[in-house]
Amino acid sequence: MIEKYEFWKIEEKWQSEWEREESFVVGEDSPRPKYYLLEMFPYPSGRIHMGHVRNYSIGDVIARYKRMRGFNVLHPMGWDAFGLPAENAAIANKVHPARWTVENIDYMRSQLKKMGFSYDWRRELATCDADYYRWEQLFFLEMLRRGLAYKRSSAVNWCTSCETVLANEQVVDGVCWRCEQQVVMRELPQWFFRITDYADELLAACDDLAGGWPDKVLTMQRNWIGKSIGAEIRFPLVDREGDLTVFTTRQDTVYGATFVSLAAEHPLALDLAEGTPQQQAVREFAAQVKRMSHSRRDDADMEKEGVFTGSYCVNPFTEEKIPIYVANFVLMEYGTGAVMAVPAHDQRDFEFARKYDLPVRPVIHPAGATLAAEDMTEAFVADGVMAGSGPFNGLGSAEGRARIAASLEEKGWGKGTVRYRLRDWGISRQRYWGAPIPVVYCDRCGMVPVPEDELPVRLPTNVEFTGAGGSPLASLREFHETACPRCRRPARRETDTMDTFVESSWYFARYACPDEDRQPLDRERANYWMAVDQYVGGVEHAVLHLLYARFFTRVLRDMGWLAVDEPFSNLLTQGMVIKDGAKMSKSKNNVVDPDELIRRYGADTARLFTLFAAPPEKDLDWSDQGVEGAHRFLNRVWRFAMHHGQRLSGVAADAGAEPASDGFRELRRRIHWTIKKVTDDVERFHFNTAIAAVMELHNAVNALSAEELEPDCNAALVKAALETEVVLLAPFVPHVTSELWQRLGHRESLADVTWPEHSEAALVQETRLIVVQVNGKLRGKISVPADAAEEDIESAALADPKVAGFLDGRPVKRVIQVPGRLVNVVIGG
RNA sequence: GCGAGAGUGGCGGAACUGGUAGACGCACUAGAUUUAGGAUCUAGCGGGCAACCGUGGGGGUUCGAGUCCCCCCUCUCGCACCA
Repeated sequence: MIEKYEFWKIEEKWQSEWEREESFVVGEDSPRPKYYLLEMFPYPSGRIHMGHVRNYSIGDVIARYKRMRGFNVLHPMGWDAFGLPAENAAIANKVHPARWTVENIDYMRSQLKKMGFSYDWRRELATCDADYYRWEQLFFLEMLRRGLAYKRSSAVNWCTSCETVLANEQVVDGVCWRCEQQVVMRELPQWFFRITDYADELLAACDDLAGGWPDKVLTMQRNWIGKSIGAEIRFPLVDREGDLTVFTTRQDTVYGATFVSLAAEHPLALDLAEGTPQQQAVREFAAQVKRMSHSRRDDADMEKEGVFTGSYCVNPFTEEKIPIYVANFVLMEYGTGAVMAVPAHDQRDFEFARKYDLPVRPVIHPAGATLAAEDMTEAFVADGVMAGSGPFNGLGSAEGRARIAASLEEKGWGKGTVRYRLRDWGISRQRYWGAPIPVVYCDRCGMVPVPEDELPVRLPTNVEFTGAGGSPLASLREFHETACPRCRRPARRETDTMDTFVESSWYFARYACPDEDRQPLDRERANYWMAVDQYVGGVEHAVLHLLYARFFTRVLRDMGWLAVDEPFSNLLTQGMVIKDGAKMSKSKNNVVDPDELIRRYGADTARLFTLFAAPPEKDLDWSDQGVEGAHRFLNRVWRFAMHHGQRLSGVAADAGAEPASDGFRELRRRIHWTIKKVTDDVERFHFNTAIAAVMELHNAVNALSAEELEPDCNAALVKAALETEVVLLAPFVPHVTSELWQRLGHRESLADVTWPEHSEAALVQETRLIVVQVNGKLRGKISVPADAAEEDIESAALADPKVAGFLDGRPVKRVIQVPGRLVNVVIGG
């Protein structure tokens, strides 16, 4: 009687074994090449969900595989531990965020351990520890010195009920996601990181990441940075001093500019209307536009409206006096907040011009055609040939843009310029549970950085959570009342904390040396491990986290802490976990609890199913029956290995053994084919097909008949098949395979076994199956010696009775052969 | 609207550079075992009685198309007044 597959015992045994032996603790002194595998660290929300199980199972396969391939693998785990949910929990449940967070971490750590992931737990870190964020405060001070951190007033989403700033994504349909109160725009002083200084480098380096990162993510990053090459043109004002500067990418259309549009927030908008009959109308219109939230204004379907300011400016190229409007679709944040309107060649301007009866003047014609304003039903936005443009007539748009930019500089009317959509990163949060920004405000000295030897600025713990809104730090006197580091007079501490994306912008480097207590990073160790060779995580961070991390890595490089430009050489973005057609979520009531899954089937089954059901980058459709199937497979492997393992206990595996029959030759070929297939598939992250290949091997061995399994008949080969199956499955289901490996008589830990290599010679077949087609349709199959000549294969194909029946005596026009695979006989009629 | 990706059995999904479509798993059917259920094992499993037809639809290239080209439809994701 064979022992049952008692996964709960096996999994607990090996988890304690790995912990006791510190199997996955790594150092920097290995002769092996380094490999840094990282999964995005979790927010300690309470318990892990299936998305984590999937993310970390994928990562663990790669980590364990690379280890078996002879790499010195760094595979760390930690906690993205600052953030708003902890504060909400504090308000709702009267638990301190610190306690809530620590308890969650403890529980989630135990869950991850139950999954058997191969982490070096010695390197675990939590970003809410002062030992972590103190170094972030140090970076902040250095950035302040370098002008990379600065404070300015800016318009932000503000919830009047929660009394806090909301990120754009926390504003849903113009109202607060939490209390559904109307969100207003408000000017507030905010801290920023000057990410725009790195815009060009971040954009250019996207090309270097191609191949290692999904195109989709790179496209999103490029779009987000949004580089546009164009020009700034000054339009002198009529009847008063000064001018309006516009930004355009279509300076080739400047002769067609028949008015200028301003954003409602433009400093001159109200000014220009002052004293004109339009004054009242402009005031009302601007106020109305400003009242609208960002999300409302971002709606492209919104009707384009505007109002005349009563003032004019001059198009320097045509010397024509043109009206200035305030328009609701012009954004202050982009360009200069003023645009030259060319109705003939911009769809928005076209609609606006038709609505307010402004002139449409085509100055770019499609090749071989001439546009007439009165015939146009939409703007002609493509490049073409310039006309009505004085000395530039006849030029193509591209050349025209270059010539006009040059002309602008020559005449002093403007200049060619480059703009980015990317804006500086606002990192101020009016919240408690985050890293304090280490500056002090003194009436006499102004803003004073906290001296480095006074770091960390610790987050106080004796805080009340009333839910009344506003940061608790702002009302905690013992925190914000301090002495000015410079003049020692009473001063006020900054009460804003940093965006939690700052912590996740450098944690990957800190894993290299989490115990370093004199400086943020031990350069030697950080340089040894960085960059991350493979990063695995959800695509939802395609822009935010990944862009911030790329920026911060460059900042740390420029400050001398890191030697790399890019933090993540390769990126794998996994799909979502779907059940009943929707993403798993509490609100959809379709969540599967990992604890329950582990309890019923074990971690190996959970891992196997998530890896087998879909390739990593695609969404995974959850199926309870699929889980059963994965579990059944492990049971089959267990019973099979236990049965034959006992029977063949004295036999040494030999995958190179000379086969005793054709059947064994085929088995040997199968073993080597499977090694090759699984290796190739794991290398390209096709875990589902890798697992399928092992299943095929299992089915093949299982199909051997009783007499073929006699101990004296190629037992070494059968044993090799068995062991190959166990070794190839090791990265996917480490517990059950470790147990079987041990029971097959091995003392060496399976995690340290060298990954097998296939033998090309063993793949060679003595006979080959050739597919025979007649006119491209499958008509027969023949078996020929592997070294048969083409003529012999052709005659064998023609002689095949099935094939001959289709030939029906008609003349053969042509015969096409794909060596070793296929013969296609082409006949007429 | 723009950009990217995807449409293959009842389901999840295979098919490297054009060359046996549906690997592997799930579900299902029949049988064996079992007091029964579960588990396990064996066989079958795209459609059609057949010739044949089948990879969203329609054209095309080719000896041969899921794979390449053109047009169209649907879905998913991202961006979206960016001047």
